[in-house]
Amino acid sequence: MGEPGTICGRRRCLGKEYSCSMELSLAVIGGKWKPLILWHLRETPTLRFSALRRTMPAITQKMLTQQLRELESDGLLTRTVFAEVPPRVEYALTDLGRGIIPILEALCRFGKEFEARFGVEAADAPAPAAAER
Amino acid sequence: MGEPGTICGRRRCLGKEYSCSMELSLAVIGGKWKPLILWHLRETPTLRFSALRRTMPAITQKMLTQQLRELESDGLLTRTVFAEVPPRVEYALTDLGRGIIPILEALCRFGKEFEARFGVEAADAPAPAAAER
DNA sequence: CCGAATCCGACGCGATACTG
DNA sequence: CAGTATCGCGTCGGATTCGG
Repeated sequence: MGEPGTICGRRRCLGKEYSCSMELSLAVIGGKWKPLILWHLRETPTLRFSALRRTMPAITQKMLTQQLRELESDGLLTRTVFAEVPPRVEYALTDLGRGIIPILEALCRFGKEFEARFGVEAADAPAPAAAER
Repeated sequence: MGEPGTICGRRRCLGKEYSCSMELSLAVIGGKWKPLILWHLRETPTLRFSALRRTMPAITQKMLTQQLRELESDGLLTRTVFAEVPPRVEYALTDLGRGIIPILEALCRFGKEFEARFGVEAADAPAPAAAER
């Protein structure tokens, strides 16, 4: 379909198996938290662990640590440890990581288009049948 | 961070809960199969179930049916049933669904960039420690 | 302050069998 | 041909506790 090589056999890169470059990207930026992390690092040179965590109140330390490590080993961000007390760890996007930002922005725009078409409501809405019309 | 409203409280749209428009998009095109399905419908006006299945040998009927139904109820594609025998069902992208294509293409490009940077190998490679170096 | 380790529930996804 | 129904595993993600 389309360009040769766009879709082909089963491959592996950085330990991830896939059949299409697109799948690889989703393996890298997919999941519940990675897009948010990259997004929050979008316009900030560096962010330390606790600051990053404050921007995502719902995430647990375990998940934040885990996702950060994966993003690091995928080369999307750098992790700098300062051997001092109290400990300090700073995270920053790499050039490769910055390449994801336009995609996230596109996803964001599409999401808004989606909301515009189907409507949005607060997640704690009392009853989905008590407004408008 | 950035534009007001870009990241805010917990919302709901089409039954999906999220805190960011980006998450909504990932809920819609994420997962193992949806990107592939949309991709295969990219340049084809319509595809019937069996044809679609032939393009993705690894998918099971159950998953294909399930993912197609979700994409339909999210308004990304249409499902047309022909009441004849043998039965025939055709799927086609909607305008909304076509809006996803540029994002998938961007994901595809990024995936290739990724491969170029880290290298690719066949998934059935005999041993990951018997080449180069 | 920044993690690692463990336990555990939820569900995405697959294999198989059956139906109009 | 194009589905449903049932079963079960493996992984994702959350709660909690411990360590440097």
